[in-house]
Amino acid sequence: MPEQPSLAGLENKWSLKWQEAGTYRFQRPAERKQVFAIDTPPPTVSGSLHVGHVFSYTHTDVIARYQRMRGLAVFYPMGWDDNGLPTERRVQNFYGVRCDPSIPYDPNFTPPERPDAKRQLPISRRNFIELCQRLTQVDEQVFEDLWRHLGLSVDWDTLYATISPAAQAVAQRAFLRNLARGEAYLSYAPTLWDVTFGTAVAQAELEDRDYPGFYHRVAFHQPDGTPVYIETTRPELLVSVCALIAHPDDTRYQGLFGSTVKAPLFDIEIPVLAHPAAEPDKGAGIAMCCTFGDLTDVTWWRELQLPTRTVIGRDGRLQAETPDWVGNAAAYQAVAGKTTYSAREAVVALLRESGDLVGEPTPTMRKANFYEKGDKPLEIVATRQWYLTNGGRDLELRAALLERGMELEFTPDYMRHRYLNWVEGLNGDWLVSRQRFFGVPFPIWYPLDAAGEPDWEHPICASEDALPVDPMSQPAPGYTEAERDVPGGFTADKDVMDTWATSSLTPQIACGWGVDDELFKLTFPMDMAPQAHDIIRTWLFTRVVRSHLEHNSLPWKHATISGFVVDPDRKKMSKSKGNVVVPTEILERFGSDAVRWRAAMARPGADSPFDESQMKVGRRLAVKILNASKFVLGLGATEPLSAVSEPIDLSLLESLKDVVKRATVAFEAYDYTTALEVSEAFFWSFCDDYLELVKERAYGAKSAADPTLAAGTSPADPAGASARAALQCALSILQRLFAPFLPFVTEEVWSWWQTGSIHHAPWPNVTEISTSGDAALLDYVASALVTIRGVKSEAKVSLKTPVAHVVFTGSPAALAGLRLAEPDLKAVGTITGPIEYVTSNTPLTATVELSDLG
RNA sequence: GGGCGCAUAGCUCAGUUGGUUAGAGCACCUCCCUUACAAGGAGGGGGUCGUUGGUUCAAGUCCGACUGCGCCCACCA
Repeated sequence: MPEQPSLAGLENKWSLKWQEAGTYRFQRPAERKQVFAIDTPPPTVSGSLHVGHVFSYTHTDVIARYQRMRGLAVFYPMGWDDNGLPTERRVQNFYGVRCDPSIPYDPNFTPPERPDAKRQLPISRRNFIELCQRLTQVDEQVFEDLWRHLGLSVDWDTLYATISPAAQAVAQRAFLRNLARGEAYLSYAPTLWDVTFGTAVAQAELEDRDYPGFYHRVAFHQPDGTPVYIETTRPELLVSVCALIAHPDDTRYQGLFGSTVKAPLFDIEIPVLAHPAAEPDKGAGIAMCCTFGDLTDVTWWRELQLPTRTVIGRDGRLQAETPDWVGNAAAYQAVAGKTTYSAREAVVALLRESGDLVGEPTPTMRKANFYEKGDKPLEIVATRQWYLTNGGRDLELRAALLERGMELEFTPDYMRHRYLNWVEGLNGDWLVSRQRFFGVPFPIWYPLDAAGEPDWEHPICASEDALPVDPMSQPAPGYTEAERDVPGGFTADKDVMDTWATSSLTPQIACGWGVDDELFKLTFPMDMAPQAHDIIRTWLFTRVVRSHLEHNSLPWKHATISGFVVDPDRKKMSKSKGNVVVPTEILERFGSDAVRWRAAMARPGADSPFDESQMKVGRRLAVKILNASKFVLGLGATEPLSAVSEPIDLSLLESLKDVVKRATVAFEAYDYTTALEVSEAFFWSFCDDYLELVKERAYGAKSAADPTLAAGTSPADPAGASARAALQCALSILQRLFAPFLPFVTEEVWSWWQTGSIHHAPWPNVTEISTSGDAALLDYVASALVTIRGVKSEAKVSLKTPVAHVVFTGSPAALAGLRLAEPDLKAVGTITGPIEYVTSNTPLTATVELSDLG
């Protein structure tokens, strides 16, 4: 035990020892029920961690440590989500490169010394992927260091990465099985398309944002020349117009249904049709349906079987050639090849010229769909994509997935609504293919016919035992590399899976699905799925889908949902707002235990404002644990619990039983906050009242005339032994109660007097406390103590000031309690004069007379 | 438009199945160098529990309505 205990350096000291000792290594037990398995969220390593991550990962770790102390083998892996677009984007910016699949691989490639993010150097797909791998390794080391410093008790031997060959094999295997069961399919259909990234995106990745625009009132013309006015914010889509659509009950337009009108400028004849999705009070009440301006257009296009008149390409520009449905080719040349923005300007100019623009465009703020990582509104483009069934189109599957939502336990329970809400609102299957590079390839090739056209209907699948495969570099089964991309040969599916398509399989990846049957049986379905509430619709939902389809079960029993750390104004932290708090600095300043304490004070699911002053409180608790331990352990040799004989000591242990009970009940309900609160409340009164009260008695023989005599060695000191035994019992239990929250300081103080890690010590149990006493006793004494202190404080004198005379008034029970503790009370209250006891039926009061005032 | 959550001290939050005088921490004020702890300790002030109607002997707690804030989803001609 050090002379001057300190928190400094505890993180490094103990994280290193834990690593050396393999303290958190998963030891396979015999049975599933001896395991507690956690599906840790794999952080996106291309992003930076903020204090919100630190909080939510701490929440998980606190539960993990509790379960470990309960004697379970905790399966607590960490993963890195390193595949996907975020990594690509980071690599592009970091190295100043971009992927151009048409460029051949350069084995001697070195990235530019001075990256120019504006003029990115085009490099081959393979060089690009190599850079992704190089950078993620650097990022992952930073993350691991932070997690170790924070004291996460993960088993680093079970680390996985979503781009690793093993994870790729799982993702490909699951996909092939989905395909074989008809749950995965290829479809040519309108898809939400990000023109910046050149990829399709899924419904779950959408975000709506305000987007400034203009309403344009535009005239269409009936055959006799009578105008029909519509309003549109996207006049450039006039070239894609397929119909005008109004509500069937709208009397203004009922006469037009079935007739045709002509679009201005481009000379396109279109029908006027009725559809209930048209809203009479929006715009002119009659809408221009284009392929495709928004998702309502897609509905109309599908349900009214309208022609496909797509002109916006994957690059976000209008196609160069004049479409065959456009009657006026000259007009089209004004927009050909332009971006939607320039095309809009050109069309407006032409409309103004032709007189078909009525009035001036009026500014409006509209909502538009954006890819959550993109900065241009999404277009809708018809493309061929892979889909996975998710209940978006199949009502039976949807009902089954809603049922899974009811089966899953949520903490807090109301978070279930987010899940149900999302599943009920799905409007299509899950689009899993992305036209990107750094991801898991589809294990798929297509035969080429004599004309060199792919046969999309008959994909060639990799065999499961060959996974992972890269169809771009490995030939299709039954073909040679020479037959790649030649008529009669084969071609690779060039897409990669969306990140979520892989991370939806984290339980399978972590638990060794298909590669380690023993592990899988011991860990799957897992126990706990911790995450924040923003990814219920993505990560939580997609894992339920994959597990339901593959295993016909939930992937885990219980989902625990953390809130966000928001800034002091309760705004979500984001880079663009510049209000992100970097965790490393906070951890450095306050220490990991203090930050963890603050994290644990944020209840499950509740957003929590960041406040530095709160960190200090956690630090104070950690210091207090250090000092209280030093005091108790400094009293001398260990006393047996049977030495506790004084009523006041028995009273302490009695109320500690209740604390243990309540903390355990709270933990079982995943309510770590309450577990911490009850333990902490007890600990402070333990230090402030009990410890002060019995201090003199506990010194016992040590404070006697012979200072060489160690405490507890004097046979004539049963009262002192009683105090020391109670203090030691309480200390052991308190250290363990705090261990899940403050792993560093508790390990430190545990090491002063116990063997082995506190993190494998048994969770406190009431049966440990074999004594029994009257819990109320200590309350009476404490309140008497508070009164005496109050009088001294009021008189502005030192607490050492002697008390000449005290009169306690209260119930017989209270007075009896005080009598039992009279020697302790006299010592701590420096009561030198007489004590009187007056029985009454009022609450306990004390009249105190200080000696130097009298 | 649909759903969810929140509203208690200046701030952050507790407040079990309704039951004495509504609690804690931070902040603030006063005091105390006391041999576990001054990066400490002791004491104190501060709230008509968002508004409103109801149920009840009794409402911060239960029910209805309203207001405000936050989040999720949908729509965005």
